Amino acid sequence: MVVTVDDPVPTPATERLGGGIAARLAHYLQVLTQAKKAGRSHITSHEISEYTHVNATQIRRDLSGFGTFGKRGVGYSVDALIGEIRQILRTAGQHNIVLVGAGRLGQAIAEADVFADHGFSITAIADADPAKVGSACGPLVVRDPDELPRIVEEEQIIVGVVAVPAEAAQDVADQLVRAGVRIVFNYSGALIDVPPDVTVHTTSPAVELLYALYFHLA
Amino acid sequence: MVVTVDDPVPTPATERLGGGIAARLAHYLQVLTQAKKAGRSHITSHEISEYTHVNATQIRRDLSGFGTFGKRGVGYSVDALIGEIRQILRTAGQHNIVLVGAGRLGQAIAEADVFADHGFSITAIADADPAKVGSACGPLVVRDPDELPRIVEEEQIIVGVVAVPAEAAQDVADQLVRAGVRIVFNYSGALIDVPPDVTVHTTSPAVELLYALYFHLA
DNA sequence: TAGATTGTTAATCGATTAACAATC
DNA sequence: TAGATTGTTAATCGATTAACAATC
Repeated sequence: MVVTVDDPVPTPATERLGGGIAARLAHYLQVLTQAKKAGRSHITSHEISEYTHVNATQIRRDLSGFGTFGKRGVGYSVDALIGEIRQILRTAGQHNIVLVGAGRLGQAIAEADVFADHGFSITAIADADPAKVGSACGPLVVRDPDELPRIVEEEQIIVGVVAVPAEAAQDVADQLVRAGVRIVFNYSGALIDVPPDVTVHTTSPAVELLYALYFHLA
Repeated sequence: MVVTVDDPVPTPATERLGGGIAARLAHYLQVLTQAKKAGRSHITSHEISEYTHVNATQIRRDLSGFGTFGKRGVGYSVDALIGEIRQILRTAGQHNIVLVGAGRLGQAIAEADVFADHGFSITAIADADPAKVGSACGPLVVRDPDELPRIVEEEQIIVGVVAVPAEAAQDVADQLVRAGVRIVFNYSGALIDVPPDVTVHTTSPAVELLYALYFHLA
């Protein structure tokens, strides 16, 4: 049986995306969120390109695969595009995350709205230092790491953030994995080993700096 | 004239690298630096692949383009490979950087050794808050932003780090650009506009989190 | 209408992957 | 020798780029 009727939606949104396009869409979403905060109502593919360093034609092609979101001569509606990409990435809902490490880095992460902007809510903060347990960290109270399994289950937490010195990072990651976390977000530079069904993402600002410096020097 | 003599070095290291390979090499360097800290003497392409999420064959191909660095059946010497990649990226030297923002985030960055590991030294910290100017931040004293032009010139600074809230980010970036900085490293989530000869790198941890979550949910 | 920007095509380039000989 | 891992090839896939018609 051959169906020759034209499909109005080029790529069905039900298929799993490739790694490249998923990463780029997340990046566009970050720029759009910031543009909205800055009071922008519309944005062009060239502007998104400036902020993401992704080719403007690539951006238009990425988006047009899911529908006709832009207006020729005008650009894209910031609000509408945020909604579309959230649907594509299935990240429209709210997600609870737990943070381990109530030092300066942990406090900085807790008070930043990087995560909140995308529907991630820091539900709990834990620290191995008994002197810190019980003290306030913003609107939250610092908990004992022993409570992690209960917290993760009760709050249905998928993501754990590691904000401790490199020496303690592996131990904290192990605790988080035992507690049931599926994605570990590592702010310590350390290399972390986890079981194959858990994903680690390590932020490495120095990597981008090395990269930028290479092109400045070369 | 046709030269048929075999060239022992496939790709001369004097040519400018493409963006893809330069970014990957910087990433390998970060992993190698951490592996060295963890006391590892050798590492295989598969291990680097685990930590970077870059295909192991791709890693071997990237490296073999510059020489024969590995030992078959063994892997790569961590120390030797760090030296080789530093030479390829021309980042073997020491670079001074200036940080603006002495809040919790700025303090966390200043006390972290992410940058120090790669030869970046935070030479000065500035903050617009008069109450903070003059106070100690680690081994440094917080300076007034008005001093930035002099500091940048005296210390031959190329990189400026923005560690202030989103609302103040553009102003701080403008100050840094006026002071002569060529690369702006933006830790506030805000979108920053700079002249075309200046590069901005914005860290966006939430982007990676959205990406990881997509593959977890899909 | 004129200017701007999207949506889309086609052609090129680089990345990915599997496979395997070389060799430690 | 046996096992492991590199270096390298070839084939496929996705990204990039230029160009331009469509249309706001």
